[in-house]
Amino acid sequence: MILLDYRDKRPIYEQIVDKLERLIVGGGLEANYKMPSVRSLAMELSVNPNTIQRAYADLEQNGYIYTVSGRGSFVAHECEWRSGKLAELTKNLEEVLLKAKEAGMTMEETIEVVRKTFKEAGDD
Amino acid sequence: MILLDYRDKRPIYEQIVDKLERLIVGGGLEANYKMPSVRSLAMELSVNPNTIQRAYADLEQNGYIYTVSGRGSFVAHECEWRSGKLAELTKNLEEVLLKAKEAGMTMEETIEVVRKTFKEAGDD
Amino acid sequence: MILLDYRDKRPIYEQIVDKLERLIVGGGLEANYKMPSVRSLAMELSVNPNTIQRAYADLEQNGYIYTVSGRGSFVAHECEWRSGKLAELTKNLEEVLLKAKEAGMTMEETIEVVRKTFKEAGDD
Amino acid sequence: MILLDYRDKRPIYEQIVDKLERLIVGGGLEANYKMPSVRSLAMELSVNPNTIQRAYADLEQNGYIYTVSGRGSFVAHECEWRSGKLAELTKNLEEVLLKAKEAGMTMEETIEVVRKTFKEAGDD
DNA sequence: GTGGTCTAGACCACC
DNA sequence: GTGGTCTAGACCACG
Repeated sequence: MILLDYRDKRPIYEQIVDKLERLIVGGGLEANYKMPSVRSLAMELSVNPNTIQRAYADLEQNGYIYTVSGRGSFVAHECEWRSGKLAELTKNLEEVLLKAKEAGMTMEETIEVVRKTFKEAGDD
Repeated sequence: MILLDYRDKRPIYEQIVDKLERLIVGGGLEANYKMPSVRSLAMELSVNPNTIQRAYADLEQNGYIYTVSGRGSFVAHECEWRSGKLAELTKNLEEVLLKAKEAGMTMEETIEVVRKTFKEAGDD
Repeated sequence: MILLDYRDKRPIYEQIVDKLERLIVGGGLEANYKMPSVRSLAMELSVNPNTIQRAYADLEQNGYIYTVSGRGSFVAHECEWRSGKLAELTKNLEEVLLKAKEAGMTMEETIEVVRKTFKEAGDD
Repeated sequence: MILLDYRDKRPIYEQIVDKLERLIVGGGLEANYKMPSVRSLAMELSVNPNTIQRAYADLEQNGYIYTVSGRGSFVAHECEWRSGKLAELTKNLEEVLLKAKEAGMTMEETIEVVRKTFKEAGDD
């Protein structure tokens, strides 16, 4: 289930993209699984269909789903997005690390945060 | 000096805040150093004074500078922002790490990225 | 409704913040109540929309309301601002009390003022 | 001695007024004591003479000092300002108390703050 | 000259 | 329609 947070500063469509991306990446949705239709998901979340359309467009753009005209949207194969996703994450990580370093965090402190975070997340 | 990127999606004032914050945090500016005046920085960057004012207001709000009406703005003592900044950075880091973990990165891979990033950054 | 006092030395946006804060704190507005839009309140008070925006930004910064771009601003839950507000008030009170003590008011006289003020205010 | 806080948001002249007022009210300066000249106090505090002039004008306006052209300024008799000062303080106190009441503080809690503040101040 | 406030009017993204 | 950002230009208090 997708829960929207209306107090989140990010636009709704971005939250939806984020949630669906996590579902796909996390293995919650298998390859070729049929996504709910734009209209049905819009009804379910009580948002404007345009918003869902925009979210699906973003997901397709980044290779997470593919759309067949008149049939619907489907989850893409892992190979379609795997490498791109890892590159993006590594880039994000590097950015945050550089900021941390600039602010005076040492490599040891940082690695400690990594260990703690992975440990606490466990089998989240 | 500060370079603005007009292709950047972020608002101009946010880019300015970011740049100045890095200068202060990175130690490029000492405590009580006098910041350029709102008007002069606006001229230098070819933006409206209101935009600089907004940036300075943000910096003051977060404790990086203090402002004296009629005299100018000055960088604050480190103790004013140190703890808040570290907490913010740790939070950012944890968020990115959780996403990385969800996408299948292992702790070892992640720590390797940390080592590599700190090494390459050197004494940037 | 809100009445502006143009003879007041304080800036307009501050008067607006003050009035709205009292409405929220005093219980006149429930959590998640939708605030008037920036433009409509600007019309109603005959001030520039930027002035209202500034007031709303202050209220959001202090946790009294939350804003969703494209949807409007809403009053926050009490827990968002309760503790901060009480701390602020206690600080204000202490400052005034110290001045009163310096000027020669005794504790008994001061407590008498408190009793009188609370009594007269009644269930205002 | 007067110490100026350049990080204080209030204008300099107001800080000076405040400090001198406390000195007079607190009994640090006796009636008819000769205040330092505008120019000498300006030198001592390293501020513009206009600033001191403005401060002295405010003090005279509120009855704390009186000025004899060509001879200087002198501390007024207590009877000149006593009642006005008490009225002002009581008004300030009532304002803060009303805000506290609006925010939900009870009379008992408020009186407790009064007791605590007077106790801690002791013979400050 | 400095920051603080306000107005008028504009464009943008989102819904 | 909503808020978010930006510009241009104005006036004020302060030092």
